[in-house]
Amino acid sequence: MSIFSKLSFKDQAFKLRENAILDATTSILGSKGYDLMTMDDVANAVGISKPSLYKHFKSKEDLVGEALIRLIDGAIDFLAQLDDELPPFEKLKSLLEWALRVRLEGGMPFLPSTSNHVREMLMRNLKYITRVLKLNGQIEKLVLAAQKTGDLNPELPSDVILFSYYSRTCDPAVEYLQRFSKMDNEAIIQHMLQVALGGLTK
Amino acid sequence: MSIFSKLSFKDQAFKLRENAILDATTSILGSKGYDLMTMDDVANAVGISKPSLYKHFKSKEDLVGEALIRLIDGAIDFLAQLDDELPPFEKLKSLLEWALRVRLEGGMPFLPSTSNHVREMLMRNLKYITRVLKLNGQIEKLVLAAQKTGDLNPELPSDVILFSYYSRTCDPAVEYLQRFSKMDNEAIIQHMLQVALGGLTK
DNA sequence: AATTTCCGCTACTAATTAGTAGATATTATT
DNA sequence: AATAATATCTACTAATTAGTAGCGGAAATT
Repeated sequence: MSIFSKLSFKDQAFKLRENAILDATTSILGSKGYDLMTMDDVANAVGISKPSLYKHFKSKEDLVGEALIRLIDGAIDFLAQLDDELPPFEKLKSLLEWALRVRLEGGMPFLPSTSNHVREMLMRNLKYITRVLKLNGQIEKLVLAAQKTGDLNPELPSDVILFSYYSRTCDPAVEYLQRFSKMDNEAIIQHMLQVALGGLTK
Repeated sequence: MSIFSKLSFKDQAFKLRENAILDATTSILGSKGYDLMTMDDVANAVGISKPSLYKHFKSKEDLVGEALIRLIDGAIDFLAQLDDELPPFEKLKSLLEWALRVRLEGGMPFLPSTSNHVREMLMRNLKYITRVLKLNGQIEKLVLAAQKTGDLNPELPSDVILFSYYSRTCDPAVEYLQRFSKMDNEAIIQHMLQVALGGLTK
């Protein structure tokens, strides 16, 4: 038992540091983006050396992939925790609200849209693809259901709705409002939701 | 006159090549983005050497700045050529339609939103800033006017409308639809317009 | 206390790429 | 035709950065 608990303790510390690394990665990705984020940036932010960083993640691509997987998992967990009785449209609205809040606070990047290079890299990451497909399947179902009830426009092709929905989670208007308007985060979220769902004409 | 015409001819050739360089830059920026675009890429695409490229533009930042300035000027020209009698809302709609079409055809990047690095670089480019402010002033006026007529939601803060409007010109949903749906470019444009203005709920 | 094991670090390599020096070809001038 | 001027290229430099070799020191074991 003493050996076991020691190992377990070491593993725990290891896991803890891994999380710290992913936190730092998420934040740096949010501010500098993939191409400008260096492995030294991440190592320095965590307070370890680069070779130690490579003990946890075998490459930059791997590291970024894991950070994004954690993000997707967060979205999946959020959906799972919602009241099952909630109408599909309300679930979609909550999820978008959650995504906007996470982004305004921690700086979630949602990179796939940003650069072809990053997108292609992620397409080669099977673990990432698996999670994305899982989340996408759930969201797709919600979209179709919300179109059936008429909460979402049934005349729009559902992939138009789906892709537009994803786009709103990384809408650059959020950053511009945060930087140039005097609104607080909650006001930004509410306005973004209103525009995303109801449009600009009202 | 012979000296003059010769100089003028040389200048013309120079200008012609400069345009070819800017075309190549725009296209490469659209596909690879700023960080991954190399000066060798551009030189090769045009069929000249890198030092020749530097005869036209003194740095990568300068080159990209000029490419974006040409883009902004295109938007300003488009607005100027519109029928003055057109209601503000229709002008905004036309301009967005134009921007989406340019992007679907040539691959306009509208980078500012993409990366902090690029945005900061552009903020130091006075010539670029001047054009952007000119265009922004015109769009801002149109937004306010369209809110007054009620075509755009008068209850939304006008900067929310303004930033959301800009965001739609670089909405990643466009690329996803182009890649994964069977729609043609015109159908994509019409759906994007509908979603941008009327939202997802109808 | 002596020895082994393992962890993390400093200091490197290799590859990429913005930008340039200086050689070479081409055109204009006498 | 010979020379001057200009344009373009090949081949470099310097800086950055992903990824690694191998050393030094701490902890565990005897």
